[in-house]
Amino acid sequence: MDPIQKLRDGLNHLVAEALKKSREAEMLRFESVPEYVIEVPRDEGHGDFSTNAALLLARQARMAPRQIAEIIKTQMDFSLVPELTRVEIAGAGFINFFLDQSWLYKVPSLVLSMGERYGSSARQNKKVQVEFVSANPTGNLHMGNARGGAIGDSLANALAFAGYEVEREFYINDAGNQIEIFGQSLEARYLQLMGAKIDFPDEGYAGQDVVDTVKNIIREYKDTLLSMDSQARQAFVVDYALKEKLAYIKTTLANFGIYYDVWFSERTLHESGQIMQTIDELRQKGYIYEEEGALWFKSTLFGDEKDEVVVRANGLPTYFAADIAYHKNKFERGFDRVIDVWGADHHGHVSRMKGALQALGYDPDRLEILLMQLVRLYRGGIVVRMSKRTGTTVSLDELIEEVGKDAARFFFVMRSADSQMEFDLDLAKQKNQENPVYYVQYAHARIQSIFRQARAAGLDLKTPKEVDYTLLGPEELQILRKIADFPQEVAAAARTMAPQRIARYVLDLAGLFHSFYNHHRVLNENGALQDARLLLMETIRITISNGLKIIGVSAPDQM
RNA sequence: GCGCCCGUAGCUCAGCAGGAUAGAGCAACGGUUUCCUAAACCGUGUGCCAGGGGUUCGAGUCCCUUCGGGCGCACCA
Repeated sequence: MDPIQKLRDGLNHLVAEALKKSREAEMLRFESVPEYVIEVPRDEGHGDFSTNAALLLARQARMAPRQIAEIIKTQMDFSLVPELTRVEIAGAGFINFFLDQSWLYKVPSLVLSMGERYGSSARQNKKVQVEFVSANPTGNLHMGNARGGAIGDSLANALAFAGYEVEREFYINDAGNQIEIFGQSLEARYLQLMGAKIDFPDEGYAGQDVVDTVKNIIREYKDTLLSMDSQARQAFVVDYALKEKLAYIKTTLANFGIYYDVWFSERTLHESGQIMQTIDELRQKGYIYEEEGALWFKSTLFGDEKDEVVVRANGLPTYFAADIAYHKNKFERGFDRVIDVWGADHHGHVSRMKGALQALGYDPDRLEILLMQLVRLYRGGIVVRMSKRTGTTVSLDELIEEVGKDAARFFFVMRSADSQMEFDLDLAKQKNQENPVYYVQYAHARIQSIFRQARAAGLDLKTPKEVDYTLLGPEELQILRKIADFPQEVAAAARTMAPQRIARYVLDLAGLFHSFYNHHRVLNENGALQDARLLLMETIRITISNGLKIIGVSAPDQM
């Protein structure tokens, strides 16, 4: 059993018991026990742990929070938590717990015994699906896809660490209107390159990558497509292009450290009839009406601004119709939670998607949509404009080429999804401590360097039981305190869908390490102190490595 | 016009489930250092948390409103 968790549970129990006794003795009056928390205060002077129970009771008990805290304190049974040395009432009515510092001595043994699993929580028996990137297979991956990839994958990692059973999914938009246009564009380019004088479709994909794909087709199939009828030719080129683009997407995302469990094809929803079945279901439930030859979903019933077309007058379902069927399909697969990571330009889609789920009888809160704002790239202090037309856009593969996978992922995850971010390409490439990725990775490499030295000197890492922890000073204990909090931090990142917290955490921990390193020696200290510090180093190393793993950044042994 | 997100130090951003004196990195300024386990270290913040109003014992955090920036409001996806 995790001794740190046991300690937290113990304090929780202690407070619960004290509340119960206070109520029974009629010292405090309240109906329901508030949802107080046992948390680590920001300021070390406020104890090892703290609770806001008294503050939350103020209203119900009709008493000043500090007075409530005093009463709770008198009813506490200290023997429930042997490490507890002192309880203080402070501030507006916080109850602060001071522990014997020996509780921190249990941290290294816990971290070493859990190893790569340190920071993870017990299984929750809940399935969650994270769908992210889902880029159109008609072009290159752009910065929006890159940010979505970094955030989605890290969130999935955090959820897995927090005890969820996680599935990653990529939705392939390989059907519908845009694929029609894609086919027309490819065909037009083919015919043009074969010498025909024909116009390029107005709404077509004018990018260079379409031309490149067509050149590949020509290299392989020469003029054999000329003899086909247009329909067959379009089907052929689309098929070829989708295969090529998907291979590109798969490879690029793999280079970005992202691997999916499921690649879900939109086309299968069309071909299996699931889309029309879903619309029928909605129709039977009274949420569909016909107007001007099209079928509309009454999304205004669910707070949307206007109703939405699901089947066009030409009989073809819209993207929205496919998306409803897709999300129905997701829930039929038994996920407790479904998370979509979308670009902010899709936010208008959120309320009607949830509305459609509600109409189908699903709890719309089981679908959580993480919206992320735009990314602006900077190079040399000026914005790198993104324009699909001119081809000056930086694609994900180019970004990885330029700054590397680790820097790219760290930078994207470092910022919270709901604010626009600036990506400084120059900073991401720097190999010094100003670069946050470098700073964290370097902490790991530095520790490994210490171990290389230690091994060269014939030193072995002692087991946690063999080490004298009383030799550790305040800085070392502060580091252990930080490390003890890692599982809570991972859980919070998963709960609030905020992987940037992990990036922040590893930066903080690396900072504590570097500062310690600059003031103290690990090797060449007297034997017992050296042993204790080596063990501390390994504890830090494992935690940084696990944190970096969640955000998809490597933990190098040397740099 | 309507809707969503954002507005925190000179810059880039944190701020965890309303809670304790609002933080970090960079830049700036001042000082120390050139030891080796790797390219130094220590210190210094004067912020109307965009403005205003409200809820609360308590608001950067919640509600209303004004201003500013971004995005969206197709029988596109």
